[in-house]
Amino acid sequence: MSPARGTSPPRDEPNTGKPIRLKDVAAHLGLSPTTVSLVMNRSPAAKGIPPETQERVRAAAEELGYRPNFIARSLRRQRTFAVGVLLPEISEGYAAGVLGGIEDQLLQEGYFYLVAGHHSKPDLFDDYLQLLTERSVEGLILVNTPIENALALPAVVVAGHRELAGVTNVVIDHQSAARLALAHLAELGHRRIAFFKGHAHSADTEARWRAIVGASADLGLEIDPRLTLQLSGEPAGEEFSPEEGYREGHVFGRKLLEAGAPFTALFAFNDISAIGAMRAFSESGLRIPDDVSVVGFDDILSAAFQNPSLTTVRQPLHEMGRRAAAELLRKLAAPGDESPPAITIEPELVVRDSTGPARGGG
Amino acid sequence: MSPARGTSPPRDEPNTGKPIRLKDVAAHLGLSPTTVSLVMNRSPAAKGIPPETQERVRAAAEELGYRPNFIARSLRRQRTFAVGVLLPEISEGYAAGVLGGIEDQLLQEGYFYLVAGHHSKPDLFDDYLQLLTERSVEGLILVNTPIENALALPAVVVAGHRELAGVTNVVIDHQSAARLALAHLAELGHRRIAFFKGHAHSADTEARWRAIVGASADLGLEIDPRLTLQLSGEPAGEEFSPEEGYREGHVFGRKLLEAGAPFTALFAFNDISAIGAMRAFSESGLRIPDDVSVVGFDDILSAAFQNPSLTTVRQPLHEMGRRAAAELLRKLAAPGDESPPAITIEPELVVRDSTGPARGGG
DNA sequence: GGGTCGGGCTAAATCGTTTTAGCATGCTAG
DNA sequence: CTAGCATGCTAAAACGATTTAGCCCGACCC
Repeated sequence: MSPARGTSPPRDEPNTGKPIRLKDVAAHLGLSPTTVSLVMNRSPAAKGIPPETQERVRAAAEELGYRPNFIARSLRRQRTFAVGVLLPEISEGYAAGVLGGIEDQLLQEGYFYLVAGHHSKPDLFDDYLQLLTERSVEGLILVNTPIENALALPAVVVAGHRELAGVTNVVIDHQSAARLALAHLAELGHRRIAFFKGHAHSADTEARWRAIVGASADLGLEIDPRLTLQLSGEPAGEEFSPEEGYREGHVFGRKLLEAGAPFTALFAFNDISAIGAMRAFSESGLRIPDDVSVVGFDDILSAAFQNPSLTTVRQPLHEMGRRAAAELLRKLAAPGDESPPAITIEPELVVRDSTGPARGGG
Repeated sequence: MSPARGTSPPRDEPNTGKPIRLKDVAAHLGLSPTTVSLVMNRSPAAKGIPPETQERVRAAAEELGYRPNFIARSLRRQRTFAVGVLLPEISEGYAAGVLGGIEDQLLQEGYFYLVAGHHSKPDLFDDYLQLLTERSVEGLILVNTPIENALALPAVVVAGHRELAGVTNVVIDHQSAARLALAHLAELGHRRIAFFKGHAHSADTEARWRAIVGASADLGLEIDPRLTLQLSGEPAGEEFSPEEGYREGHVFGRKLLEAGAPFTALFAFNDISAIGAMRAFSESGLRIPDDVSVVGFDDILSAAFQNPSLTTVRQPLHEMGRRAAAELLRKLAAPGDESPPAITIEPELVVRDSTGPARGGG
C-alpha cells in the first residue's frame, strides 16, 4: 500500500513532531553518537570509519531529517558564527546601505549577525555592547558609532571617528572623491566654486575638507572663503535629520546668492544639502545647470529623482559593508595577524543633469 | 597605596582575562552553583534562601563581573529570545523602515533578531528558513516575502500576499488610504482623476484598487478607464527597482497626456511612479499643482525633497514593524491563544505642495 | 526520645553537541 | 605463541547553565 496522499503529514516529510537529535540518528543505526558526529562533521578522526558506514550514516541523517542544533554546537565549540552590528538607526539610508553589504558577505560565509540601533544615545552603546557580548558574538562591526574605550572583541568600524588599536576603519577615499568632483567641474570650465563643509561633529568633515583643499590646489582652483559655508547640523549627540539638512541647504543656497561673490558651481557636503540648495537656486530664477552646476555627495536614492537629477559622488555603501564584514572575518580566522588600520574605498562620480559647462565659458 | 592610574587594567575593571562562570562565583562564595543560579534568576525556589545570603551572592556576582552565558542558558531552557526576519533586501526603503520598528520593539522586550535578505529568489526562502530554524529562532517575521507552505514556527507577515492558518498579516488599511487621498482631492474640486494601479504581482495592488473603487463610489467620483494605467513592474520574481518605477511613471505620465481625456489630478500607486509622472508633466509644460495635482503613496524620503514636494499617503512603516513584532511576541507568550488573521494599520495623509485646487474650479 | 517539620542548602541530571582517550578484535610478523 | 598494530568503533568528559529531588541539621512537639 503506498502512503495515502490525504493524510496529515505534508508531502515534504520534515516537521514530524520534535526535531531529530544526533542521538536519535545514532540509535536508529545502532551506532554511537560519537560515530555519527564524526561522520557528519567530516572530522579528520573519521578516516578510521569505512566509507560504507559513512554512507549509511549520511543516508540515515538525510532520511530522518537530522539538523544539528546550533546552540548545542556553539556551546561546545565556543563558536557562534555570529557577529554584532552597532549602528545609529537601521532604517536610515547610510546605515541600511552599509548593512546590506555586511549581510551579503556574512551570510555568504555562513555567519549571521545581531543588530542593535542605539539612536545615537551614548549610554546605549555600552548597554548593547554588553548584550551582544553576552550573546557571544565573535566580533563587532560599528557603523557611524563613535566609541571611546577599547573593545574586548575584534572589530571593524565604518565611518568611525578615531583610530583605536587593533580596529580597522573602513573609510571612503576623500582625496579621490574631491579630485573626481573638482576635476569634473574644472573640465566644464568652472573656476569659482562654492562649498558646503560638513557639520563639525560628523566623522568625515575634516578629512573631506582637507582633500578638497588639496585637490583644488592641484587643479589650480582657488577657494573663496566667502563661498564656503559650514553646515551646523543638529546639536551634538542628535542624529542629523534629512529634513534639517535639506532646510540648511536651502538657507545656505540663498546665502550664497546674497553674498554677492560670483560662482558658477556648488560642491555640497551631501546630497541632501545639495538638493536644498538646488531648490533655493531655482526659486531665485537661476537655472541648473545653465546658470549654476551642483554636485552632491553620497548618491542617495532621491539624487536620481531630482529635477534636474543630481550629479554626485557615490559612496559605495554596499561595498563598504562587504569589505568591513570580509575584514572582520579575516581577523576572526587569523587572530594573530596584524590588521590594517584602514581600508580605503574608492568613490565613483555619477554624472547626471545638474552639472554642465560654466556660464560664460572658462 | 591607591591603585596607580597608569597600569594595565583600565578603570572599568571588567575584561580580566576569561569571562566569569557561574561556577566561579559559586566557588568564590563557597556555595553551590545551584544556589547562585537560583538567586540570580530570582527563581521562586529561592524563597528558601535567606535574604542575607542572596545579598552576598548578588554582591559577589557584581564584584566579579559575572555575566551569564546566553548560549548555555538557551540550550538548557530551550529559549533563545531571538526571532528570524526574512525580507527581500535590507537596504531597500520599505523593508528598512519596517525593520526599524521591528528592532525597536524586540530590543525593548529583550529579544534579538537574525535577518536574512533573499533578494526575491524563491529558492533562498527555504534555505534561509532552514538556517534560521537551525539557529533556534522562536518565531518569524516575513516582510514582503511570499510564502507557499505552512510554517513550522509562529509567524507574522508584513505586506504578505495570502492568508495562512495561524499567521497574522499586518496590512495597511487600504479603505482608509483611498478615502484620505480621494477626499482630499475631491475637496480641492477634482473630479477627473487618473490612477496608476500597482503591478500585478505586488501584494497590495488588488486590495488597494478595490478600496479606490469603493471610495470613488462613496464620493461620487467616476473612474475613467482611459485614465487608469497599470504599472507592469519587472518580470515576476524580480525585485521592483526604483529606477524602473520612476521610468514607468515618466512614460505613463506622458501616456496620460496623450490619451486626450482631460484630468486634473493623478493618484499614483507609489511615490516613485508619482515622481516620474511629475517629471513628465513638467516637461510637457504643465505646472504642478496649478494644472495637475499629484498624490503619491508611501512617503519615501524623496517625497519631501521633490520640487514641488509631494503630497502622499504615508505608510507608517516603523509602526507596522513594531506591531508585527509585538504580535509575534504575544503569540510566543501565549502559544495557545487564537491569533487575529490581520492587524490593520491606519495610514496618514501628508499634504504637501503637489496638490492644489482643481483648475477651472470644481 | 522519637517523629516531624522547615530552613538552608546541594548533588546530579539535563539540554545536544564535540572531542579525547581508549577498547575490543583480528591479523601479521617475528 | 605473542607482541604489535591496524581497524572500527565507543565511553565519558566536556561546554555553562537550569532544575528536580533530596540531604542534613536543629528545633519543636508530645
